Amino acid sequence: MTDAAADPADEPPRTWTIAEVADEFGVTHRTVRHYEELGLIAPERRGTTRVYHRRDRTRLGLILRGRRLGFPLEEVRTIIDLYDAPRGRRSQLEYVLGQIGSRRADLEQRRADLEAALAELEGFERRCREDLARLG
Amino acid sequence: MTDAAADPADEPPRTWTIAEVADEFGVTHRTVRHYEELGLIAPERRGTTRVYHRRDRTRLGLILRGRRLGFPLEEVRTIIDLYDAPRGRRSQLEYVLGQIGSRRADLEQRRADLEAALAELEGFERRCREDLARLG
DNA sequence: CTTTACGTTGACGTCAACGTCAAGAACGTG
DNA sequence: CACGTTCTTGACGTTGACGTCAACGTAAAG
Repeated sequence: MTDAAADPADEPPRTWTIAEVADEFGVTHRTVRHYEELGLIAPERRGTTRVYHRRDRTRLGLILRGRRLGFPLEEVRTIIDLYDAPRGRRSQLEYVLGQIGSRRADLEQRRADLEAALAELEGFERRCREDLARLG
Repeated sequence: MTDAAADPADEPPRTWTIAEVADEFGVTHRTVRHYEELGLIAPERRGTTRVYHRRDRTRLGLILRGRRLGFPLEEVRTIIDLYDAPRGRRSQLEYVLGQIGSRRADLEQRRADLEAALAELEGFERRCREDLARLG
């Protein structure tokens, strides 16, 4: 096991191996490496071995949520990169805000589709339950 | 053009060619044929030519919405086939209701992911706007 | 009656998102 | 220190969702 006990002063922040993050997020190490190949995450290297920090886990969570939502990984990258984009200058901030707008529109379209699908499904369920009731 | 005028009595219900449905839904004819290969739609044949009815257009709409939501086409098929499944007998109805339950759970998971993503994005947008205001 | 437009069936190509070996290197453990 | 476990880098395989091309039929238009 990885030492989870002993938390007195300020120890170095915890890190994870590739097997640990893969397990934790329910994916294979190949998937994690694939995301790295695409530049979605960039774990530290100690010698040749990958070392994952909290930041990497955060990004991995965002990636997998994007995947569950059906976004292609390239699009996922533009989204999460957005959160790290430089925004010190006004022009940069305005660019980021523009991107945010596009992403929001996209997400809201999806939400509309989703609500429509759910509404249909629920209507159908109701009719089925009525039929079932009629069958006594 | 396809004759859109002259609508006096009860003419035969309107039909469409593959080019028309493809155009209308913004996909290629190859895509439409692909969905037919997978058994997602089954247009009538007049000789060798495909003839699309309202039913086919309805299904195509469901397919494309499923696609926008990121569902694999095989899963889309199980969903739209559900709407046509036999439910005359109690056992059939109960099976259908079970399937509906699974689909609903899936959609609601997606909705949760979607709401989370939107909430994050909106929080980020707010912070960006504050930064912009500070830059006066 | 040839042209032009649209339709058809294969069949192979492609791209994304990984899976699946193979063949080592590094590391704790008996 | 040998051994099994976990890590590494290739590199090729696979599946889904089409794109693309060839080769051909058909039907209205000039």
